[in-house]
Formats: sequence, structure tokens, C-alpha cells
Amino acid sequence: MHAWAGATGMAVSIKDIARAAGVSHSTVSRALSGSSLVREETKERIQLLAKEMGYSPDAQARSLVMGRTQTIGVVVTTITDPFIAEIVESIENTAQRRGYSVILASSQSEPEREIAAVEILHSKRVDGVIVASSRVGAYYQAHLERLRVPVVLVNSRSEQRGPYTFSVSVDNHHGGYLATRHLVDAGHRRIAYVSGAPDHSDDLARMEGYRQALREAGIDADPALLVPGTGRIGGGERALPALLALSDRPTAVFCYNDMTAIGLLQAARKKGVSIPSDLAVVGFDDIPLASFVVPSLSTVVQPKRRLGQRATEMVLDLLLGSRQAKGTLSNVTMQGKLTIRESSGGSRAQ
Amino acid sequence: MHAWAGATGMAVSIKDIARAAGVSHSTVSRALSGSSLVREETKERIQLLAKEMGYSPDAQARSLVMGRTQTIGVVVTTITDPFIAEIVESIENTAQRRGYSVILASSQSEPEREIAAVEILHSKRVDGVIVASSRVGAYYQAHLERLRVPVVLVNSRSEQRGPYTFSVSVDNHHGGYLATRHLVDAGHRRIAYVSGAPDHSDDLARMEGYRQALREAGIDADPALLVPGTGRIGGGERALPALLALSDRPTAVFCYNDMTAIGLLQAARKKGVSIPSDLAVVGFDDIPLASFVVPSLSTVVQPKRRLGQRATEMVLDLLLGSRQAKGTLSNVTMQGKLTIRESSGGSRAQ
DNA sequence: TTGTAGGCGTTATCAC
DNA sequence: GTGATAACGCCTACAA
Repeated sequence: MHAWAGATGMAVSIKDIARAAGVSHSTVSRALSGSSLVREETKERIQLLAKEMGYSPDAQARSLVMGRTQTIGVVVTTITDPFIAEIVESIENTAQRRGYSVILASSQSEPEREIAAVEILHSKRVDGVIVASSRVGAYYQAHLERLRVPVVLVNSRSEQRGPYTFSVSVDNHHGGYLATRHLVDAGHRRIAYVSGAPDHSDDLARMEGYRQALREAGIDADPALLVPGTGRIGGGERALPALLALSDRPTAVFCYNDMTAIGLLQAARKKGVSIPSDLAVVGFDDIPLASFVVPSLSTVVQPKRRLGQRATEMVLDLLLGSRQAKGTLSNVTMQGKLTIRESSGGSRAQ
Repeated sequence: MHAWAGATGMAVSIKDIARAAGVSHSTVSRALSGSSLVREETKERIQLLAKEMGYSPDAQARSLVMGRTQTIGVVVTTITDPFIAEIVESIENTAQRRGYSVILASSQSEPEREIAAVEILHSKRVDGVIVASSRVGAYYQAHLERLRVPVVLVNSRSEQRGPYTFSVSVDNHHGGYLATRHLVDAGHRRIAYVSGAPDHSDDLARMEGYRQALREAGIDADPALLVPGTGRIGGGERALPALLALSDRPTAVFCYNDMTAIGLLQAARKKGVSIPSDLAVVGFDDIPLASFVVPSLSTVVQPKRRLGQRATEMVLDLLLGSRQAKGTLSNVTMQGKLTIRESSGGSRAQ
């Protein structure tokens, strides 16, 4: 059986050092924080002693008096989603760089766990919260606001934006436009859209971008070319037969996201539909899988790292009351860019 | 400009409730912790009041007196690795279930960041630490031990195991055996092994399993069939030509991990080498990519969720001084299992 | 059953 | 320059 020191247990404290150095604990505190109100000599002596004794300041105690924990909470549906993982990585990196730690909570999209997570983060007195969850319900949102700390949503849609909630997300409209425009430029006229989860604002925005690209090219939007998906692989798999069943088949398809596109690719392989010659495919997100799949997937790249970084900076700026962070910047949107790979390679207009 | 409450700032405290209820703060404390030393009536009154006032206990303050933070630190190289992501997800889940929070720190494998992370976790007074990093250097390890809290390594090799360090990992030897045995059973006699990073103990164990399977089948291990890799995709890409250059070509290959195997698959596609008919391929890990790649990859499945869960339970058991956790259980190893997909499909012995 | 007092490890405000 | 002393929010003897 080991004798763990215990979290706050037997660690050496400022008082221990004071005793060893023959000074008061306040002098030690000052010396360790580099205050100029301590004689240079004693300061050095104390600092050396602290190192020797293996002193590590107790962040709990410090937070208690300082009123800040130097910690931000990150709530995600699942860290298993490579898309979210990259955002979280980026959040953790920039937080770390600015001296903040990250408490991670995954909700699995279960409402009880969402609010439980918020409860915990509240108790831990995080200085701010970043939420990466596709949809943020009103109840969830209300709980977040009650924290009274800055909350930033990343690529999430809140059903009801409140005064304490900010967000950063990709420009879905622009992304949808880019993808479709690319297909138009390649000579396609019959371009389908496979949507994501129903009544999702991201989905609507991407579709709106798709529509605009068609409009600019003078192509009539045929409602028959809009087929429903789920945002997951199965949705793409089921979308293919739906497309093939159309009397006037499309020659290209833009999918709500990469998983949808990959599902479609798999179905195509089984049915013997050749990509891109029979059907050009473009996705959205640029998950790692996109470049490994065969044929590799053209897609709209989300600036995941920048999304995470920006969200973190936003929380910290809000925290420190920076001028920038006020009012107007409540919703930042970033541009994605198109990456052309094999699934839409080659031009139609030879 | 918003007026954030601040982490520990303006929150309602036990004293506020006491004042509102006309009792002392200790009574409130007792009532809220469900103590039986409070009259049922006042207890209920206080609990109601607390809810109304939006009270949330300050975990910092509580930790300070209790000596435990109900928090564990998780250090990873990168959360971007899907393998690690799944382990972390599992850690977070089981920790959450047992009332613990998770502080996440990613080190990017940079030594300074590794020790910086440990420093932070120490300051935050985490109750335990889980490390998921391929190799744990002696210096890093020394820092970990200094925490004097339970440390559990997941699928990591420590250069120098100390009294405060425990580990849970997959049975690499068994996995290597399973993979190779499968190829042997399919009729292969010339089976190559593409290794991972040099002098990595996991690698050696997997290769040892490979050797045993060959031995049992009465096949001489030809050193020419051992080709070096890197554990990453490039290593697999470079391994293929090396295999093809051999005078007596192998008909099957077992790769240190999936990324290596996938690199090999990609190279094969470019060279026109047909998988599995020209060369059967088996990987290790079962990363998500493995089932999406074409042809899909046969592999040894690591029980990622169980690894994470077990590691967490180990930390918590050690913390609570459970009998199980003592001495002998310092290194738990779990069995993986083989999943056969297309890359090794079909039998050679018809 | 309830209140009072002390302390957890810091920082901060006074005096000296 | 330095040392008492008082917070921060909570728990827990010890008293009443």
C-alpha cells in the first residue's frame, strides 16, 4: 500500500519554507512572486530553498483569494470526432500558451450530461467555457448563461443567443458556394445536394451557398436534386440510390459533410458507379479520412485550428475585458477554402 | 462591456444562504451535505433556499480543506491521434461517472511541454494522473513520481519503472501472434514484418509474437523479411519497394501498426500490386481509418475503451487505497483481438 | 440540534 | 524590508 501525499495533503507550503528560512510566510509569498519589496539577498535565498524543498504553489488556494482559476472548461459531444478533436487540441494549445488549463467534459449529446457538465464547471469555477456541440438547446443555453462567465460556441448553433454567449464558426454559406462553384466551373449543370441533419442552420446556410452558385451560373435549382441525408455515413449511403433513381441524373453532388460524401463513395463503389467520371463528389469539413479514402475526397476545408484558437482568444479577451471583445464581435465567422482531390478531379468541359 | 461574475467572484456562498435563512453557516454546510445533525425541517428549508439562490459549492474551497480535488490529470502527446482520442474519451467517461473531472494537457511530445504539464497538474493538485504517450523518458518519469499521486501509463513504455508508476497496456506479444497466426492459417509461408519506431518495446513484443507464430508453424524466420518502418505512414510507403526487391518475395506482411499498413497499401495501389492476392496485409490498432481504406485493413483491435476505463479505475482505486491496487497489479495487460477484413481476405490454401 | 472557532494555502493590507 | 493579520469559501471539531 502506498502512502500518497494526497492532492493537497502533505505538500510543502509557503509556511514550511518560511519556517526553514526563518522569515514570515508573507515574505516568502513576496519573494516567490518576485516582488521588489524584498531584499534581493533574502529573495534569492528563499527561491533557492523553495526549489530545494520541491515547493509547488497550490493553485486552489491562490484561486480562492485571486478570484480566478486560470482554467477554462471545454464541453464537447465527443472527443472521438476527429473534427472536434482538432479543435480541442487547438484550444488546449492556445490556452496553455496563455497560462490557462483546460477541463474537458464530454456530453455524448445527452441532455442530462450536458447540464451536469455545466454544473461541474461551475463548481470548479472555470473562468470561461467553450462549447463544441452541434446544437445547443435553450435549456442547455440557459444553464450556460447562469455561469456568468464568458461562453463561446464553436461551430455550434444556439437556438437562442443570449447576452453572455458568443460564437465563432465557419462561413457555411461561403463554403457551400465554393464547393458548388467548383462543380459548375468543371462543366456540371445537374448538381445535387445531399443535406445533413434536418433543420440544422449550418445545413441551410451551406445549401443557400449552393443555390447562389447555381443562380450565378444561370442554372435553375431543381428541387428533385435536393436529397435528405443525416450528416452521418448512412445518410450518404442511402442518398446514392436516390440520386440514381432520378430520371434526369445529376453528374455531380455536393454533400453536407465529408461523412455523408464518404458514405456516398462507398455505396458508389458497391454499385459500380465510377467517381468522378459518372458522378463528381464534393464534401465539407476535410476530416483526416477525406484524403485517405479512394478516390480521395474534394472538400471544403474548415480552418479547425484557427477556429479553436480564435474561440480561446475570444474567451480570454472577454475575461480580461479587452475592448475588442465588446458587443459587435459577438459572432465571428471564418472562411473555409476548397481542396480539390480525386472525387471531383478532371474537367467536364473538355 | 460585460460584468463577468468572475470565477470565484460574486457567487453566492454558504454564508449568504446562512444570512438569508437566519442560521449559521455551519448549519448550512451540514444541511447541504445531508448531515443528519440538522433538523429535517430546517434542512429542507435551507436546501430549497440554496436552489433558489442558485448556489453552487466552490470546489476550490472544498478541495482546500478536504485535501482532494476530485480531479485527475491526463497528459497526451496529441488528442488528434484517433487512438488516443478514444482512450481519453473513455477516461473522461469513467472519471465523470465516478465524480471526477479531467484536466487535459497535450505535450506534442516536446519534453519541455511534458514537464510543464506535470508542473501545472501538480499546482492544480490533481488526485492522480494518466499518461498516454508512446514513450516516457526517465526525466519525465522522475517528474511524474515527484507528484506523489498515483500515475498510470496507458500503452506507454516507461524507461524506468518506479514505485509510484503503474500501467495498463495491450498484450503486444499476443497481438503479434494473432496476426501472424492468421496469415499462417491462410496458407502463407513467406511472411514479412514491417517494424515501427526502432528500439520501441511494443515493437519488439509484437515481433516476438510474430516469431512465435512462425516457430509454431515450423517456418524459419528469415531475417531478410524484417524490414524497418517508422510507425507512421511514410514508413509503410517505403517498406513496399523493400519487400518487392527481395529475391524470394513474401506473400504476406504483418505491420507494426495500421498507419504503417495503410502507407503500404497506398504504395501498393500506385505500383499496381494487388492486395490481398499479391500480398496480404495485417495491421495493428484498428484505427477508424482501417475500415474505410480500400481494401479495408485486417488488424489487431486494441481494446481502447477498456484500456481507458481500466486506467481510470486503477488511478481511483489506488487513490482510495483499495486492496486490489496493491503491489502485484502494477502492470495490467489486456488482450486484443483480430479483425479480418479485405486486406488479408481469402485463403491461400484452396 | 445549532453556533463558535479554527484552519486549509494563498494574497493583500496594514503597521512597524 | 518585513511581519502580523485578515480575508477567500468551505468543513469540522468542540461547545452550548
